[in-house]
Amino acid sequence: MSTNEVQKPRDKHFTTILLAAQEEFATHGLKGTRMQAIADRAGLPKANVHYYFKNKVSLYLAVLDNIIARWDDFFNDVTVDDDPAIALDTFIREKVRLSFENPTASRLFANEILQGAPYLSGYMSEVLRPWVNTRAKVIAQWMDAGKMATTDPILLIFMIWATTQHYADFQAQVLGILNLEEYDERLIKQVADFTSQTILRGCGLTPPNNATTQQRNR
Amino acid sequence: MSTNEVQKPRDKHFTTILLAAQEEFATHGLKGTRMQAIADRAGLPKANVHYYFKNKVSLYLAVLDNIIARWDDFFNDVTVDDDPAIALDTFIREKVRLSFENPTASRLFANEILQGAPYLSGYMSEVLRPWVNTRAKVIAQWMDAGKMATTDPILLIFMIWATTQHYADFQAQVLGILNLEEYDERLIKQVADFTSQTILRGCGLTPPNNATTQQRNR
DNA sequence: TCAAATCTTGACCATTTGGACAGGTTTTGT
DNA sequence: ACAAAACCTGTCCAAATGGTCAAGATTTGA
Repeated sequence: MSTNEVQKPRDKHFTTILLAAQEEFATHGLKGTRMQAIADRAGLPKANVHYYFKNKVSLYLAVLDNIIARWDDFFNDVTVDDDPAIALDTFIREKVRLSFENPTASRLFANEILQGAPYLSGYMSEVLRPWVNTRAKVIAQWMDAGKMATTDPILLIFMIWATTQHYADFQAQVLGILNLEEYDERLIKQVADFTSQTILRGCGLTPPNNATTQQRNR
Repeated sequence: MSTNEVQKPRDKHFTTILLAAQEEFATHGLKGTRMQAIADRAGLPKANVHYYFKNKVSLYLAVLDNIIARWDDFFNDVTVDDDPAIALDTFIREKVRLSFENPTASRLFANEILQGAPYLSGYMSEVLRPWVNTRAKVIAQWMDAGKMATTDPILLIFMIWATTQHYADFQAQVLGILNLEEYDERLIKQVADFTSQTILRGCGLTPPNNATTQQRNR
């Protein structure tokens, strides 16, 4: 599941190709992506791309590999003793930031899942499921301690993923509806505030006071 | 943007192809889908598919056309005089149901948006944006009337879309994490209850009492 | 310095893919 | 009954696509 290409500092092209491929795969999926398109985007002849990556699938795997690591970091070292309001608020805000600042990664992931996660089923059951289960356990402890309303912790995690990644995956729709050309700081802040406040309140928590007064669009 | 094929009752094949194409496009996107795959799924020779649809793009458009209509129906005829708790609860539950029962439609839509909505930019600005804006206006009136907490109505709509469609678009991930083979009634109910309760509470509303006691997974 | 290792690339190839089409079959209207 | 319209499909083709290769350029290490 990991690449066997050497990591010599010489091949800056390696990174260039990886980046270009990420972009292409994120918008067109595995089947839909053309090697020529990746080569063009990387500014290299197609044959050179094949020098670094044996074939399309191995390049796809390399891209996935390269992205997956830093995904839900921020929520890793959370414990029962933490304040759920602060922990969840931080988690949500970090996810929102990531979604706006690195949408390609999210889209690539979305594309893979849409196709039934054929190349991520291993990662799903061996990495993601345990991760979710341990996080859910902490949340459940908060609930048992009466620190927040009792609901399903796993569905709560799904909700946070869904709402935050929505702004990366459905960027075209969001921009179209808001009639904007591109995302701006104001919107990021607004989304972060709204999402954190609404979800926390939905969990019976009082949002920490790091948000300016909530205001309506337009 | 609409098909010019005749609608004679004879061509049941027309529908068969449309269905098969919907499935293929939903998982592989426009570029990633092969006409042969559609033909195979429909159980027809490829040439027959081309008899009904001029080419791949026109078939793709026909599929989009066929799906888009019935999307956010349930929230259409809502007014200031309605009870926001009931209106939103109904909307959310209907979206959840649709997501579980007709995931392909949602996935097709997701795929199109992921690629930047190249064939839906018109729909986005001419249909969806006005729809969202009028709905948002009603929600804003509820807020002004003090019936619910004041936040951004558009972001609220995004949140409902995101959380509900998540279960269609990311089915593979959800099933993988819950370690299930397929969706079942129990989960649908659970998701509907959780989503409605959490979002309503997040808006300062009291969820209507159509939910069994909230319980945790497993 | 110079040979080995690494990198670059144009040209090429086999396969896949979207699509055309002609000739046949079935259905429809009269 | 029979011609016209609608439908079906095997066969074919040009273009696109993933991938190879050999020959040359550049870098590296001793």
